[in-house]
Amino acid sequence: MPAPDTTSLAEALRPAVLRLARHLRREAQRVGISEVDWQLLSIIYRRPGIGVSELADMEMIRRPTMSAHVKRLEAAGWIERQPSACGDQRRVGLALTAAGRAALASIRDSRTGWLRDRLAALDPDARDAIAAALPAIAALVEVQP
Amino acid sequence: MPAPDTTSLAEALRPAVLRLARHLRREAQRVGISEVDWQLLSIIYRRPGIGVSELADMEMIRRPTMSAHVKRLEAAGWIERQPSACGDQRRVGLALTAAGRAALASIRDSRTGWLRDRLAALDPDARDAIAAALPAIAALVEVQP
DNA sequence: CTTGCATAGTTAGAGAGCCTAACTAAATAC
DNA sequence: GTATTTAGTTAGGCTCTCTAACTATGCAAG
Repeated sequence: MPAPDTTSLAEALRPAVLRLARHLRREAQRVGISEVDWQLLSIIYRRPGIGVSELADMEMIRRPTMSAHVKRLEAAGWIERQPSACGDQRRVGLALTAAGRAALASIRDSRTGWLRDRLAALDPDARDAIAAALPAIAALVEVQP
Repeated sequence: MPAPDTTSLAEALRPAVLRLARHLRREAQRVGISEVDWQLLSIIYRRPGIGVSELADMEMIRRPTMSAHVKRLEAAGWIERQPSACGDQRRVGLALTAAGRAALASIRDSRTGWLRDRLAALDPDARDAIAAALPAIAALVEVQP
């Protein structure tokens, strides 16, 4: 292939990504909400009435896993299950509670955080390189046949 | 684009990284050895006699966590503790066993894997973008004040 | 309308991976 | 010779993820 050796690229990318993920998790714990929870609250905020399976598909996580997340968020009082809008009794419609909206807003403020500071500390060139690579990184995990 | 907003860059990078990490972990499980274990075996192979604390520092995880990893790798028969080379009775010197070397070799072969295929499926430009961003991503998690 | 399959979601059980707090034991410093 | 530092372990807990097996609803075809 004309491209750089994909094997070595993979071998270099793998540890870098996992190490960064480790730090992000640590940081999230410091802030008090996990990345997954934050992400889910954001999605439910944007798409009230969404169901468990749809969420699972969006995040590419198995349904029982997502079911547990939803249960936890509900127990925390951040989301609630509404009767299915479309009449399908199997589906649940998820929506933020007032507390959930408040949590989302307050977290958004307090979430400036570690990653932003680290990014800000980089050379502008390095930051641009990351920005340029983001679509490609996202494409790696895109669903496909 | 000269100085992309670091906050939005952080908000975009975070989910991308965590999602990719999720996939990598899943894939590692399919292959039969976790990324952490593979990484540790590689490091110990390159630096026999290394200690638990050094490993923990290199991977930027806490010592008890690393202690547990080491214990597990030892139980699997992949590494062994040698009497400290330098006479310091507190330190352990870790080294691969014959089985560990064999495992490393066999895994290296069977590890062509998901990530490499995904990278290979990208446009060359996208791959180049990731390669260009790698140093910056690594720098994000570099130790420093 | 019943039989049978598909879909939405849950429960149960497991395992990886990370953490902090508190400990032992050896080295070092005063 | 006590006091501090360093290497490593133990204990206990949390989060995130998975698979397998289940319930209950919807739907379609005979």
